[in-house]
This record gives sequence, structure tokens and C-alpha cells, in this order.
Amino acid sequence: MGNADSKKKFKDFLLSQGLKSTNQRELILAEFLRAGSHLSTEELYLRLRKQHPRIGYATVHRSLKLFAQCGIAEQRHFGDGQARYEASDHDEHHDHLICVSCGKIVEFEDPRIEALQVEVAGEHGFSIERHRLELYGSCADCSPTT
Amino acid sequence: MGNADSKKKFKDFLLSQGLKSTNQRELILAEFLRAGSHLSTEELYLRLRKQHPRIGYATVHRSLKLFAQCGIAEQRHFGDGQARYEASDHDEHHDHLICVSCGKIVEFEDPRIEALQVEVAGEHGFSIERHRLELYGSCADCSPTT
DNA sequence: GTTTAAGTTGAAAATCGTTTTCAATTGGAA
DNA sequence: TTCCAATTGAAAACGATTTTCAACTTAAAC
Repeated sequence: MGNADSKKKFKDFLLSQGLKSTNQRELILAEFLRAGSHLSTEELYLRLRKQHPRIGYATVHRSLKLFAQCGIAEQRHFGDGQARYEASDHDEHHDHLICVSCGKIVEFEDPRIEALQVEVAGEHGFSIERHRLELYGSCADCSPTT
Repeated sequence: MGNADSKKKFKDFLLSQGLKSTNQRELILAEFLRAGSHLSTEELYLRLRKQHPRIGYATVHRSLKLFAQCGIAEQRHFGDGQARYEASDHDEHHDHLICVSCGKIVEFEDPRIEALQVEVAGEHGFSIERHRLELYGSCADCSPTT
């Protein structure tokens, strides 16, 4: 999904919910889209403060929740105790490789794994809505065996 | 791993670390093993309070951390914002199916998925230490299509 | 353009689960 | 039994998140 698409989708969402389009929301969305993915609220807040010192943490937090509600962002938890948000890409789902040494996060996708998940869930009578797959280990730069 | 094994393993662990075997720790471990898995600290604490009103939340919390350290329990996060612990079974790793409707948690294992994970990680230069795979959906009892 | 009603903002306070502090207690080696 | 270190429970501290509230915008109605 392109950035322009995301901005339009957000505006439409605000309209449809009777919410208002504000300067802050536009700034926060622009910075969210500009910055790499997997940012925490704190990180996005700090980035925004550099240019816009008057913006509040609560507003960043509330905006991220709106982004998630309207489907242009997704909340993730990678076990470091804080939520992270990534720009949504509804066409292709992906999972994550996380380096436990340097914190690097790599996205990947494997249809074979997805297919097996559906199969296994079916064996237990489940129908899957969503899943979470995270692989924790060492990346090439950090791996002692490289 | 049987319950007796777990109790022995915990005692050995305490000894090896210069820690003490106390009444509370034995009670907490017994209740942890008796109760089904995937309990939160709060839930275990409430169960214990029924029989032992003087036991403190902090002690339950600290005991669970010790169980995890010594390898007879594992901490999990299923996205409801609180940690859950399950009895460890080091012989076989397993993943989880979680019913979003009734909260049921089913364990499963699939070597084919595990193998693909290693393969995919390798393609990105990662060596895996551990992983987390959770499938969220509706179980047979809750599924509208059954 | 002005007015108005409703939504939004930022700072501060509240909340939630978790973790630490500390004085009193207990375990267990000497 | 004595003694020191570990443990306990209540309460306080903690970090991330969420809510409160008075001041301020937004945008629709006049």
C-alpha cells in the first residue's frame, strides 16, 4: 500500500467515524510512514519531537491506535515489553526474524509454512483467523559461527 | 516430565544455587503442577489463597521465576497483556492454538513446520535459538461453521 | 466571517502488570 | 542452640499504557 493510499484511507476512516482531521494526526501519520517500520510509540514520539516539540505522547499513542483501527498499521509485540507498530500491507502477510543480539528485525513470508498451519489447525478443529510466528536467533552479522 | 521429577529437579536447583527450600515454595510448586498449564501469576496466586491466605503475590511471582530458571516452567505471552507459565516438557517442543472466542489453549507440534523455519531462517543468514508460533482462531466448539 | 457544538490536544494523573524494597521471619549449617 | 544468609509479605516503585480534564481546534451552521 503506497503512502498516498494510506493517507487517503485514514482520511476516509476519520470521515466515516465522525472524527476530525487535524494537523497533529497528519504529522504523526507522515512521520509514521516515513520512518522504518516496527517503531514503538516512544520511538515515534521522540522522532516527532525533534521537529514538533509541542506534540504530546498521548496524541502519538492515540493516533497509532487509530491507524491500527483503520487498518493502515498493525500492533506487534516482540517480547521487549513494548508495543511496536508497522505499516500494514494487506496483500501479503509476513512473519518476523528477530536478532536477539542486535535487535534487527527481518520480515519473511513462506506459503509452505502457512499451508501447514492451516492443516494442523484443521486437525484440531480450529479455523485460523490470524497467527503469529517469530523466529529469534542470531543474524549473519552477530552470529559467532560466521 | 512427571510431577515428582519436577519437584526433585527444583530441589536440586535450589541446592545448587545456595537457595533454600521453603514451605511456600513447595506449596506453590505443588499447586502449579496440579493446576492446568497456562496460568498467570494472578490466577495461581488466587488459587493458592483459597487454602493459604497468608501467601503473598510477590512470593508466587518469585517462585514462578525460579521455576522458569530451573527449567521446570516456561513463561509465555499470548497477547492478553499478562505472562502465563506452563510446565516445561523439554523432550518435545510445542506451539499453541488459541481460541479467540472461549480462550481455550491447545498445544501442538509439527516437525515439518519446525524444519521449514530452520530453512527460512538460514536463507536470511539467521541461526534460530527459539521461536514462537501461535495460531489464533475458533475452536470446534466455538466455530460458527461447525 | 462568526458562532457553536463536538472532537482533539497535551500535561498530568491513573491504571495495569510486574518488580523491588525492607523489616520481620525462617532455614539450615556450624 | 546460635548465627548468618535467604525468604517472606506488605507496600512502594516501576515502566508502559491509558485516561482525565481544562484549554483549544475543527468544521458545520448561522
